[in-house]
Parts: sequence; structure tokens; C-alpha cells
Amino acid sequence: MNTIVQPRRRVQPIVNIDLGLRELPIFKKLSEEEMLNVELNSVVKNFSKRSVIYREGSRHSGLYCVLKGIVKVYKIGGNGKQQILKFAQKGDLIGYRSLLTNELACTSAKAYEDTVLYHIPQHIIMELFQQNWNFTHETMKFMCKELKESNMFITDIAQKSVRERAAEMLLILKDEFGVDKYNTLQITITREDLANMVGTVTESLIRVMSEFRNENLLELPGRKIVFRDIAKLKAIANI
Amino acid sequence: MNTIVQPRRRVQPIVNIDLGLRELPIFKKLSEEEMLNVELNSVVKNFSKRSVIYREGSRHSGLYCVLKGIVKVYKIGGNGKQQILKFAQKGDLIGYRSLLTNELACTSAKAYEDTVLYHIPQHIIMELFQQNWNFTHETMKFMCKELKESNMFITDIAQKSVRERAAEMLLILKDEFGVDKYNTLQITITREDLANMVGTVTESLIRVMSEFRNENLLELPGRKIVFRDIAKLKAIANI
DNA sequence: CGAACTGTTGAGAGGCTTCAAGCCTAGTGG
DNA sequence: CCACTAGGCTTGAAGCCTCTCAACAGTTCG
Repeated sequence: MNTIVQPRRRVQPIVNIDLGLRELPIFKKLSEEEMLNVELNSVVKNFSKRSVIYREGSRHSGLYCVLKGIVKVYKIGGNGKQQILKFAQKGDLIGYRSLLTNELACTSAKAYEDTVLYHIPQHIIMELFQQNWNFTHETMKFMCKELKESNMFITDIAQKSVRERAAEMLLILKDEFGVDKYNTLQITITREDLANMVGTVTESLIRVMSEFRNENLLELPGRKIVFRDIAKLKAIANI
Repeated sequence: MNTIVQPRRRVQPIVNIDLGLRELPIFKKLSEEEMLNVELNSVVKNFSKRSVIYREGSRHSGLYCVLKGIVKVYKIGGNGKQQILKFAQKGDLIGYRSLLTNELACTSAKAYEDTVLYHIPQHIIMELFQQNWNFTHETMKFMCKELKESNMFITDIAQKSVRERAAEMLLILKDEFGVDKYNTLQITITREDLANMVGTVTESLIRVMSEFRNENLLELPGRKIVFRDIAKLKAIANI
């Protein structure tokens, strides 16, 4: 039996090639030279399901870009209850806010599935911002998208009922994560987390989901969510 | 009596000098040359109290910067009810989102007092973004501030009671608009609008305000709001 | 000075939360 | 591979918070 450990240096570049970085909107704006410099300085990080990526109040050394998996971004309210702000997925940026303002993180992030993130150090990102307007513009557009969604969400949560918000949130999840050929939602989410997105308690969310099931708008086999009548859900959501 | 109208070309630069543009954080980052180019292409616009600055769904031809007065930025919910997202004041930027994404406005804006805005056309702003990283960075920081506030607000509105949110909103208004030596809040706001900020109906907001008055936390002479016990308000707001 | 708007309070209804109890199921360890 | 257990899911009952509707007082402004 050979006990000599083989060197594994060649693994790193091979991994990079498979990441498909260049296909993400944000990286498409970089020149080949810039991209190589990013790759030279960035790290691929794996997070297993449920592991914490960062916590509210921590300091970030760079920017995360989601390559694979799903990240739950949330805030903890005064009573310890989570408010989920978004589920980030492939191509989404997280942790950019505190990078730009040099403040501490105002949200927490957790891997919702086994997740692969790309961590780009702060100085590389800031360099790119200064050099490459297209890259900066793309980032700003991403920020604008989040601002728009926040504004819509504030209005909804302030004015709509739990039933309306639940219907709307299901449709948003459908848009973001898609469905398979049986109309099964392609993210597995606990009732508690769905409640934490909608901004209610688990019991209320479950009651609304049961209503939807009884009205033949959804099927709920196990933890799956199957859409049966999207038009009616849209009508309920009032969108 | 001399009926010849005197030329008034000199008025324009004199007005500009008095605007104090260079003292605003956002313009401090511009070189003298850039600032002159901005001034050459921008327009000062006056809006009288209650007049509409832009509406949800309209297209913007540039960016507004508030020079004087207060602007109410809001969304109309499905039932026609306003949700106030912010009150913008001196130095704040409005309408930048649709400028960056080329989308239609997703909010409406109204002058809450007689207001002076500085309107900078889109191409000038985009040029500055490309040329001057410090200016872009300052704008991005402004966006980050709004994102952070949005996230906090979503969490609060989803988890706190009307009483807690009302206390918090009063304290936020105090921070943003200040108080005079009698602790009188330096913005006059209707109960309805306060309710539209807090995310409740007018009657509920009034009941909470009356509670605060009965508990000697506030005085409410006419439309003024006088703070009597900020520490207790903070305790109620849970911040 | 009157009309229109804003502010205030009461009563009642209903949506949502809380507390409680039991079932289900997914993942772990033997 | 199965049994076990912790965590997720579900429903019921009770009560509270908030909204709705209504009536009227106060204030502002043409």
C-alpha cells in the first residue's frame, strides 16, 4: 500500500473552469484580463445546508456571488423572530452593502441547500468599480432591482392580508425558482420559513395554505408545493 | 417711464451660486469643471406644496436632487391606499432607480412643502458615473442606505405592533427633521400620512398617539408634535 | 362664512396571534 | 435496515389587536 499523498495542485484551475463564471450577468461585463485577475484573487467556498455564511453585525472582507445552491438572507427582529428578506440563488450578489459603506452587516445569511459561493476580496471589487463602468452599472442595476422589490414588499406587507401575501409569495417563489413539468415548486421550503417570508406566524400560514388546498389552488404532498390554479392565485394575490 | 426690458442673463448664474450645490455630499465629489458642466445642463424646478413631481409608471429624463423643502415618496397599494416610503429632504436623490435601469418609475413623489429640486438630465449623470468613481461611490452609498432602511422597515412592519412602529416612526422623523428648542418636531405631518408611514389606518394611529399623550410621552397642540419623554418612546419602539 | 378636509372617539366585527395538543416525516444512530 | 426522536406540520379554541363604519368636532382655505 502506497502511503505517499499525491499533490493536488491541478485541481484548483480545473474547478474554476467548471464554475461558469463568465456566464453570469455580472461577470459578462469584465474583460478577459479583469476576469483572470478576479479568478487569481478569489476563493470558491462551499457551505453545507444550514451552515451560517455571515451574521448580522459581522464585518465582510469582500463580496459573495452565488454559484450554486440557495442562500437565505434574513434579519432577526426584536423578539428573535426571523424576517426573510430574500432567497439568493445563482448569479445573485450578497454582502455588497457593507462592502460599499464599510459598515457592519445588517442581515444574516445561511445556506438553504448545499451552496457554492464565490468570494471576491474587497480591494479587487473596488478596483473593478473604478476601472469598469459596465461592471459597476450592472451592480447598480442589481441594487435597483432589490430596492424596487423592497418597496413593493413594504407596500404589500403594510396593506395586504396574510392570505393575499401568501398567494403572492408563492407566485414570487414560482417565478424565481420555477416549477417542474408537474408544476411542483423547485424549492423546498418549510412552513415556518414561508411564514417568515410572508411576515406572519407558522400557524396562520398553514391555515392559509390549507385553504388554498381545499380550494384546489394547490396540492401539498409532503413538503412539496404543486400549483393547480395559478390564475386564481394571482387574483387572490391582487397583482 | 422707460419701457425697455432689461436683459436678465446674469440672473441664472447668480441663482446657481445661491443654491449651495457644492455643499451637498453628492456634489462635493465633483471637480470644478464637472460641476460647471452639471450647472450648464441642469434646471432648478420649483414645486408648490402638494404638487405632483412624478407618478408611478412615468418615465424619467433625469435625476432629481432635493435642494429645499420636503418630498413625499410613496406607492399606491391595490386598494388605493398610499404607503409612504420616505420623506426626502435637502441633499437626497430621488428618481435615480429608473434612471439606472431604464424602467418606469415604481413610486410617486409629491412636494410636501414648497420645494426646490435640481434636475440633472440622464446623459449628464451617466457621463459622471463613468468618469468619476467618487461620485458613483457616493451615489451607491446613498442606495445602500436606502436598502438598509428598507430591510429594517420590512422587519419592523412584519413583526412589530402599531404602537411600537408608531413610536419608532416618530423617533425616525425626529432624527431626520430635528426638533426646536421646545422639542417640537420640525415637520408638520397629517395623522393620515403618519398612518401611511407606519402602515396602519388613520384611526389606529390616532388612538396610539392619544395613548402617548395620556402617558405624557408627547404633547399634541394642533398639528404639532412635541416630545416629552424620548427614553420611554425608545423603550416602546424597542430599539 | 361655508365647504372640504382633518382630527377624534366609540362600538362592533373579524383577522391574526397565542397557546395547546397531537400527528407526521425525515434524518440519525445503533 | 429499522427504530427512534427531534423537528416540522396541523388543527382547535380563545382572546386580543387592528380595522371598519359611523358620527361629530375642529381647522383651514377659498
